[in-house]
Amino acid sequence: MENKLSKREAIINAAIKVFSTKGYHSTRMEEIAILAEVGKGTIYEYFASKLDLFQKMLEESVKVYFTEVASLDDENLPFAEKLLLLLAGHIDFCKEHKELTRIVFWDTEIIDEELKEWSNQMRKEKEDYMTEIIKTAINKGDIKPVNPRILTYIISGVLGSLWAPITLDNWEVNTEDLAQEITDIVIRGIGL
Amino acid sequence: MENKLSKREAIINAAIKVFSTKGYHSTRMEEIAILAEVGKGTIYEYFASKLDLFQKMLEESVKVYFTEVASLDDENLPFAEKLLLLLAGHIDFCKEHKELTRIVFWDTEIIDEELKEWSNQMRKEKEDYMTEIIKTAINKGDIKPVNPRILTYIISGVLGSLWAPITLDNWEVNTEDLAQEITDIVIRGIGL
Amino acid sequence: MENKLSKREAIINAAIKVFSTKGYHSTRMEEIAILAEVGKGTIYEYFASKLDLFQKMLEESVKVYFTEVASLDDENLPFAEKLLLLLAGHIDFCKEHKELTRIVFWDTEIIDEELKEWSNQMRKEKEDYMTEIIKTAINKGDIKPVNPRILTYIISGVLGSLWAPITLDNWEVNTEDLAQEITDIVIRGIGL
Amino acid sequence: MENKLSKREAIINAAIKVFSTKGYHSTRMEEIAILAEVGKGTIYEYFASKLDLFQKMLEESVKVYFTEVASLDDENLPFAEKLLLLLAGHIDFCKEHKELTRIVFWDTEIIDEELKEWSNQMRKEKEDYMTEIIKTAINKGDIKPVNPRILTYIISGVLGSLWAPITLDNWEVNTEDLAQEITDIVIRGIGL
DNA sequence: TATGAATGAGAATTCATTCAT
DNA sequence: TATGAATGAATTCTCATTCAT
Repeated sequence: MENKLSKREAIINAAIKVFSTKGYHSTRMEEIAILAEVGKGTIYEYFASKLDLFQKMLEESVKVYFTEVASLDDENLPFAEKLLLLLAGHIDFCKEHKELTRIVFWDTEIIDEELKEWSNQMRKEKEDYMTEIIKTAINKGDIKPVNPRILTYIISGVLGSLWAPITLDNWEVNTEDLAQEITDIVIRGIGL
Repeated sequence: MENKLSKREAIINAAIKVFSTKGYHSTRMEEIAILAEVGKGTIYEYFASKLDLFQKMLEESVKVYFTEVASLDDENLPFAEKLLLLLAGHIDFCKEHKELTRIVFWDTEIIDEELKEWSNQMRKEKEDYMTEIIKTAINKGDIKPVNPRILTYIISGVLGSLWAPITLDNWEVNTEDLAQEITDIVIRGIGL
Repeated sequence: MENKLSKREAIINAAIKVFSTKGYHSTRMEEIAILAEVGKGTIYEYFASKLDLFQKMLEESVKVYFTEVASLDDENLPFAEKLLLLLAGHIDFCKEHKELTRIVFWDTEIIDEELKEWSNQMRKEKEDYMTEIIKTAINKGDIKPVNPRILTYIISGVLGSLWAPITLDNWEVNTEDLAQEITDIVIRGIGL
Repeated sequence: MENKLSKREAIINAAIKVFSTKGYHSTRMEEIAILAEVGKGTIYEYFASKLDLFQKMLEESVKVYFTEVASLDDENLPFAEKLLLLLAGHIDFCKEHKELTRIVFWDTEIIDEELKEWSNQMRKEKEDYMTEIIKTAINKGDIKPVNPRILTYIISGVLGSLWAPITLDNWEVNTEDLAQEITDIVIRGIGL
């Protein structure tokens, strides 16, 4: 039992590494098998197909993201604090799990209609979740009564655009400072 | 002459449609040929390989984007106006060229090392271009002395995140209003 | 008419060059067209297909060989003289038409069943022709009563084996000397 | 182990048959697969490409030839005896391995620059080996002081020219007699 | 349960040939 | 008659998946 679990984990971890580095189509099952130190056939004991492995890996990655990046709705904090926490969590996650972030936030390779749907659905859920928080903040008189949807796009946009410089350019940045600066701009604006 | 041009164009246009819908790897050359109403072999009269076709299509798409979305540096406008123009141009482009936008803004599929490099380079150029405009605005006392790089990520983030709702969800939105609302938030902030 | 003939010749000459250098399968019709300075379609005005062009070229090459290498049966010479003439003619031909020799003497690439038959037939004719000459020489008491067929293989063998060093290694040899030395060995033997 | 070897061997044997019958270019990988009773993909488990399979087959065929046709330099025999042995070995080989002989002795189809080089190199080695034996024989006073290179061409010429009648015409000949007759002619000459 | 040799469907690409001009 | 742009049949090779061990 324990063995089985650890094999499954080894495969998922290998999958994250290879898929996020090479993309879905350029990844060979054999490469994952080698990296996971299992036989090629063993992968099929745990996953039905390459697509299934990719999906399972995606799901688990998203789970890890949501576990690590602080959940915001259960905290009774002012919006600025929540935003700061979200940004800091996201930036740390980017720095620690460079490969994973690509998959969770950026991968748009079109593989399968169903997966596309799932991916799109996940995006909408994230947006809805964020929009709800914003609405609450507006209702509580925490922030101006801006269009919640538009603010959602601004925030998720920043989260997305940070991945490239941190991962690809190896931008070494202090998490707290960056989160604070972004929050400041969003809260106070750039106008004089 | 006209014939030759229109054949090449037909292929490029078909390529934009199919590549942006299915992604690089799931696209079959035959499908492009059928959509372009040419023989499979004809594609190879104009493009050396599948990768070459993809690259050429990418380059032309980027060119179209930069031509259509108003160039900002030659205008002697206040930053808020420039931002408004950029957003309006981008939103209109998204609405008119849904497939193209996906390619210009979102495709990060890993296909080829050289292409990855080119894609990354393009991103950096866009960022540098935006950063320069911001620096000028700060120097002119147009906006607060924020970190130009961070503001760049906020702006390019919004541009990127608008693609999905407009294209995938068919968000029917008034360009002027959306551009204005985003600009307002960025200039004035969301804080009370 | 004259034009047509010279175009046909240009194509045949180009075909000899390209086919003998690259072999049948690695030769592209376009290459022949370019070398012959005609359009690709023009070749098909004179030859039915690639195979037809190859066959016609082969036939003409063989004709040239037999025209240039002295015909032996009409000469009333002793066998040693005939052999000397044959060898000298063959060596000169090898030196002057390196590409052609390859085709006439060495090319065995299997292209087509019919062509294989034709090629084999041609070989047998050459052998029979040689065997007849040998028989006559034996009857006239010119040479020992050896097995004519075996002597044929020895002589055609030498002719064949000279092509490689002359063409591939650029063996610069004096025709008369080489022909004489070979004749001496064949006539007198190598034994003491 | 045994299985693996026999699978590789089955492919090589099928390759010999098909390549020698149809030539390199007219041979389809699938045909080899069918004859070897393996799947198309299996060939690629053992050989990197069609060219690689051809090369490996060539190398092994040459090895078989040199193993079966008696090695001459370790024998302290008079030259006539050596020649007799060589001829007898060669004739037997031709009779037993008709397809193989074609490949070892006659195939000059132009496939690949590197292969051409290899093939030419092999020819030169064979010539050098023969030339050395001849030089030794001359030094030992075994035979007349003829030009060793020219004698080499005569001998390798006969070897080559025997292939066609034996293989293509199914010439049924007694090995000993043929070898003896050729040797006699070479040693004693045909002159009276 | 674990394996990896064997498989064959599927895709990119080539190039002889055609045919409208 | 001469042309070369257009074509698609044909071929090699890849790699996810299977299954006997």
